[in-house]
Amino acid sequence: MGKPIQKRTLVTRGKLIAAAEEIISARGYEDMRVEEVVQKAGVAKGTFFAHFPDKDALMDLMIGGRIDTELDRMAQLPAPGGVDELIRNMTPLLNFMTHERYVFDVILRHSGAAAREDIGAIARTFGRQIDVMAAWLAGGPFRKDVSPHLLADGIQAFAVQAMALHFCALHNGEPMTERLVVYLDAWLTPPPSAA
Amino acid sequence: MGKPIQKRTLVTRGKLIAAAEEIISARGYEDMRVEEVVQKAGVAKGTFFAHFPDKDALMDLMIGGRIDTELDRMAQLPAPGGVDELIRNMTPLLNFMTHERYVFDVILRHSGAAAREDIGAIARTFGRQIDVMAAWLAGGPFRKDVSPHLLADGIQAFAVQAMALHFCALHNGEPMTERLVVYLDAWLTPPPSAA
Amino acid sequence: MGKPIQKRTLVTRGKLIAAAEEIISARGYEDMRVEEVVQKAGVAKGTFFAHFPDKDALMDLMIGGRIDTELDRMAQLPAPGGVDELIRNMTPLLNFMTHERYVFDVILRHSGAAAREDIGAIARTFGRQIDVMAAWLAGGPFRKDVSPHLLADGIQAFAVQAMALHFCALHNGEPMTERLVVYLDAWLTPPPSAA
Amino acid sequence: MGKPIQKRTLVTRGKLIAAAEEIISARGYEDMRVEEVVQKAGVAKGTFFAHFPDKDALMDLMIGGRIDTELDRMAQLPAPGGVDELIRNMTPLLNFMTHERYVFDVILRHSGAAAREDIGAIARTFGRQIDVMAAWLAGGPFRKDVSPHLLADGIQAFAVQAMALHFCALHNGEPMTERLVVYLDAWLTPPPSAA
DNA sequence: TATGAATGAGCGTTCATTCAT
DNA sequence: TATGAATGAACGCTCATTCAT
Repeated sequence: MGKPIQKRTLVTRGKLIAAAEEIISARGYEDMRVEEVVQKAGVAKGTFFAHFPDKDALMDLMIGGRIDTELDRMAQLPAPGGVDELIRNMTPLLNFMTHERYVFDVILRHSGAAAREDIGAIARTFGRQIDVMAAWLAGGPFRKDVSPHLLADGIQAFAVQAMALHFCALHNGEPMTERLVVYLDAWLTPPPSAA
Repeated sequence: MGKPIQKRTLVTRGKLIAAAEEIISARGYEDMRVEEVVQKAGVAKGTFFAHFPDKDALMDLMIGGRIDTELDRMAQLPAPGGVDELIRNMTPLLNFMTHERYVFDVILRHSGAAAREDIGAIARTFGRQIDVMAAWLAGGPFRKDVSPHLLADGIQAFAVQAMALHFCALHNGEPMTERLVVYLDAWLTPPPSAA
Repeated sequence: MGKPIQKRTLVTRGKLIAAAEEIISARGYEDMRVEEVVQKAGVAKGTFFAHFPDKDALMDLMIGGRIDTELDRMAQLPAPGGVDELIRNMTPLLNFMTHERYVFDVILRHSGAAAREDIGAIARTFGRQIDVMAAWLAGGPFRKDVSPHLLADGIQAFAVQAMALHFCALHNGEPMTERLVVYLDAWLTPPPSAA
Repeated sequence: MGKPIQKRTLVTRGKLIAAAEEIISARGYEDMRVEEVVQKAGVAKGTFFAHFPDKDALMDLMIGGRIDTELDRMAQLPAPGGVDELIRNMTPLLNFMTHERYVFDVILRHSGAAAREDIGAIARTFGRQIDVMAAWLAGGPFRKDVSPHLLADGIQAFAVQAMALHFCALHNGEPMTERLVVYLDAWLTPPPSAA
């Protein structure tokens, strides 16, 4: 019923996204301006808002896209043999998420997405993240008394916590991943057979 | 050294805070405008910024104050005898933190800080939260292979996760506390093999 | 010469007009949007402009049509026996013209035109209005020292004035027709000395 | 109670108006852009909207001011000795009102001002116009069977009619004032003593 | 004729923050 | 301390009209 999307539509959308990408890689996410995007894309401002409800929607798409790329890469990796390797595998993703305070804020804001079925791109990546992790955990030397899915949920929770601390003045000293090691050792390590 | 705080200062500050409280209880945190606060307080816009470095500082104070009230209450409670009771004890706090999306966002942005000077009121509550929890955990039927402090860190991480999902349309079904039960059972329960 | 109008053309045109009518009676003239008209008519945006040079043309048609209906009715009436009756005869027309500020504005902008080709529908009604009035005036107890046509011109001028004041807050008290009575008494009544 | 207006406020307002005047005299009313006004005035855009609710409000002021200037001049003139002189006296005003289609439209739209007490500058000039005219008519060789005020009302009505016809393609031939002569002869001339 | 994505110029808005008085 | 006018940089929006298909 929804009429088929025309090729022209996709072309224009592509131009907008390409323009945004260029700007972002040149000056970062925070400094992306709608005005500049449409200029670079060679389309009218009205066209932008015909494709995206607002600037935030494009931002969501751009950041979500980047996260998806990382997840694609992660999904290829063999299951990690321990916490250290697991964190090493996650590191590029964590680095991306924290490389700009603005990006982390956007991610946080979109992670618990706006209600309704228009779940944004970022919110969807959170689901994928869990899936990728759960796959890793299933076969590895990790806790087995709870489901891999639950373990993955926890990894996410601890990762967010570690990233949040990364932006806290009090914790600038210790690197994010080190903090995560402590958390995940406690969370993922199989219980000592004898206390 | 610290110049003596004049009475006038405190009076004005009080008027500003009272005005903010009125507005917040009438229309919520998100819709508080500096303009309206000063109007209701009967002072000029500039006066606001003579008392608070920025709007965020007042916001931080208002939300932080409210959280502190909850923590005061929680600190009085006897150590919970299990996960269920622990969560029951936390519930009013969690409810406050999630009763407005905006409030949760502000809290998240300030999260991840432990006590020290010049840290905002909200950040300080996170430190207190850890302390309150750690005290609870020390004597209870909880995991002992890691420090109570680390356990408390984890509770915080899982609570944030549960609250974030609360705002996500994909997870609107299950109530927040139920999700938290699952998380904390897995996190706090002494490993089965050690039982 | 004039190419034969195809049936399809008329059908589409009819659908557009019907849609416009529906929208207008639901929400008034001012809020009619081309977008909505074509949606309701089930045709594409471009089709609209294949049938009407611009939105104004449709507007002109809709309002002009409505005025024509009133004029048809007025033309049937016997010549009024005095100013009061004359105004009574005009009242439905005046009411339509002033029931929406937007409508009055459109009419004003198109006003001042007498009949001829390629003049819009509203402009043409002004010509008709003059004719109807002039016919009424010819035989009645009205001033005879100037032509009925000129008298009719004046009625129009005074009617516009009365309607404009109707929209002016300064004159909200007195009803439009009362104002018009005063004007037309002075304009149409045979000069006293000539009585 | 309304706090006294500060000098700075008036200065800024003056700068905005001066800038608008410059632009208008350079390129006309229609081409006045808010952006350009604030640039030329050397103030921020936000400042503009702190002084005027919208562009239209400034427009109203500019056009209303210009009309007031004409009315000031007209108020100085001795009462005209007949219709011809009366129209000659009005001509600069009529010329201003019709020198730009855009200006005439604005005037029409504001003449029957937006409801409420914020009667615009233009709407107020309509009142003045009546007063100036009425003063002229009181002593001259004009109809005496109705009040000068009513006569003035009529002049206004006929003037608007004449101006409207001026913009009508069908009436481009005859000059506006000639049309007005006919109208006003019929409206103002004392009734022939013997018909 | 019909389609519908694209156009486009400028208005109005936002509101925390600054700064001269 | 107190005042409140001024700042400012985008964003979002409007929506009739055009034009390539």
